[in-house]
Amino acid sequence: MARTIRTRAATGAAGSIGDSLRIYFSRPHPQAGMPSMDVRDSITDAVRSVLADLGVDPLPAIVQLERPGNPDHGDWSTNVALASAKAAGRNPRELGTQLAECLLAAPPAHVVGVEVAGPGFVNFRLTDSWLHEVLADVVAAGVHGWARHDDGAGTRVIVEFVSANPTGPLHAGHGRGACYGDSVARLYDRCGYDVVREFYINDRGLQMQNFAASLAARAAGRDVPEDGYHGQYIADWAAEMVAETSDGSGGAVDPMEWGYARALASHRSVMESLSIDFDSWFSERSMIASGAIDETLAALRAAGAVYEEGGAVWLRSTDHGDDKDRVLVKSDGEPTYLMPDVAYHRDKFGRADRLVNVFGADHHGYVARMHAAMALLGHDPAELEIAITQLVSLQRDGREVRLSKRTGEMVELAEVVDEVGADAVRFTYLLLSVDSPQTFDLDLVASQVNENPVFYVQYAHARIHQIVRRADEAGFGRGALADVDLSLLSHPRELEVLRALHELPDIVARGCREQAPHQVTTWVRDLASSFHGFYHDCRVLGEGIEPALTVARLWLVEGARIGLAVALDLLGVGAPTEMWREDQAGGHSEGEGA
RNA sequence: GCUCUCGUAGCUCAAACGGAUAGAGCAACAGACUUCUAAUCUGUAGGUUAUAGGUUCGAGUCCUAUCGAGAGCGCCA
Repeated sequence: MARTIRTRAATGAAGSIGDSLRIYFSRPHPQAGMPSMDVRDSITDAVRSVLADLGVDPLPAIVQLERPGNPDHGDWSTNVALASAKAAGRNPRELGTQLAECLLAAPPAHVVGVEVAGPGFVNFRLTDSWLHEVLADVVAAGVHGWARHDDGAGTRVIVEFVSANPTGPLHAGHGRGACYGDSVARLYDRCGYDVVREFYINDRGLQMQNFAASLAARAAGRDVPEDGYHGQYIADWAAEMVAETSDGSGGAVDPMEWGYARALASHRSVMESLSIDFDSWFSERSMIASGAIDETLAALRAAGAVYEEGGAVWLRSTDHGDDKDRVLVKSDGEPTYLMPDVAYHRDKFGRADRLVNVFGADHHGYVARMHAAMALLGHDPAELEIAITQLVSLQRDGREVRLSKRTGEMVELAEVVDEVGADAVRFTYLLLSVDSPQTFDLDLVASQVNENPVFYVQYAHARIHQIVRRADEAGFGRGALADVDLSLLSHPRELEVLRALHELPDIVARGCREQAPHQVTTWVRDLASSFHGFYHDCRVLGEGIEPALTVARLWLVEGARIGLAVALDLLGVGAPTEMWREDQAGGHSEGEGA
């Protein structure tokens, strides 16, 4: 029995996050100032310096600091004694002991204990003040600045994804690549890269002719040709086409051009419904007009990268790791699908320093030849990164639904979005690593909308806004951060939220490096969990709560809000300010922003 | 047959460079609403990380083999 859900929020759109907040409280004005040094840097610096004093040579290139899972092992831990013992010719446990003694003699900021444990781990115990400093950094950076990096400054990257043929609507399988690609682009953006989201349109070739023939046949009341497209949408679109032509203009319509425009409009519409905004729609045809294809072939010839055999032109892709050489131009003079694709990637390299392609698993065989082609054109194949998303299988009524435009049966992405909502669709697609195949059970997702983890996370955000609204009504302001005693935040629940916030910059950097937005999903679920725990155990407002504590907790809440907003934005999921179930009395509708 | 991606709790999945006792959610069981929203929280139970070797202080992670799953192997796109 599905309960419907009503969510009041500005949904999805990048940049919308936070806009609605101004309704409830004045913007924070934390003291301007440099963010404090990350506690890990001060510790690793101290470790390096002590190691040098102890005569360890060579010094390890990196001093790895990690948060132990076991609280008995302290707040931070390093394996540097284990890692460098061999090279230094030392016993790891003894080296660790010396390291710990020296560090304790002159401890880095916040450090109150250093112990050696196990085979030679060095564990650091810190005062909670390091976490209070994290909170100050978070609120000073705000939604815009927290977990933002500049590693990519000056590097242009083109993320190409979806790129489905304009021969029919996008199906549910495309949704995964779409949400993934967009989120990867958001990660690049947050890491300082100059990002372009691009959709490559295969708008010429055999499949377009088959598509046109299918539309024409249906429009004329004939059966679709054997090698045509058989989906129901062909009949629907053909009817639309007929309706338009009989509408007075009387002019004959070219089914290919009409269908092309129809399909593209369909693509744009569903992408928009998911808040995916392509910067560029790149047409294959445009490369014929521009001569880019001929130029590319000439460049390959000049590089000695092609040869002729049997009347066809072959690419020497085996020179760079491919299984076999590939035909670029068939013996009848027609280019294969590969030819324009190579030209397209050559074009992209003219516009960017780094290319990211998102392919479905059914195209993984394509990777080797594309890399080979780029190498033959003189590019570094490593600058073309190809992310493979494993396939999505759809289930409805307990059986698998084939996702093929050629067969009649398919589930359109637009249907899925209508059924479960854009936020749930995006979150669901981004829930797991794209290395795992995903089963999207439509009945399950539709019936369990309430259990979808997206609402768990969004609810945390909504709760925050209700707290702030109540605080506002009660006349509580956060005041200036400098006047607040953050050391009052000492409850385990409070510290847990702060620890989670500290992780976000790492998660963003790693998620970008590994093109793994699901790490953001995992993190934000964890933050939401910490926040719900805090909410349950630590009241912000009420009798018996010292005003100073209320204010400190309001700042903690603000920090959590920033973390949730940043992560949800990276996922392209809306951050609602309130959520009410159908069966609840409903909230306060006054004061709602536009 | 060859290539690629995978195999973790009953189910769906996490697990940064190789790190200490492999974590969540769902499902099951037992609890918590006079409270800033219970769409929440707490507890219990659940594991030979497919199998067998190897590398080393240390392996879910790296190497080899086997078994199993998916995908790809066209002068189609």
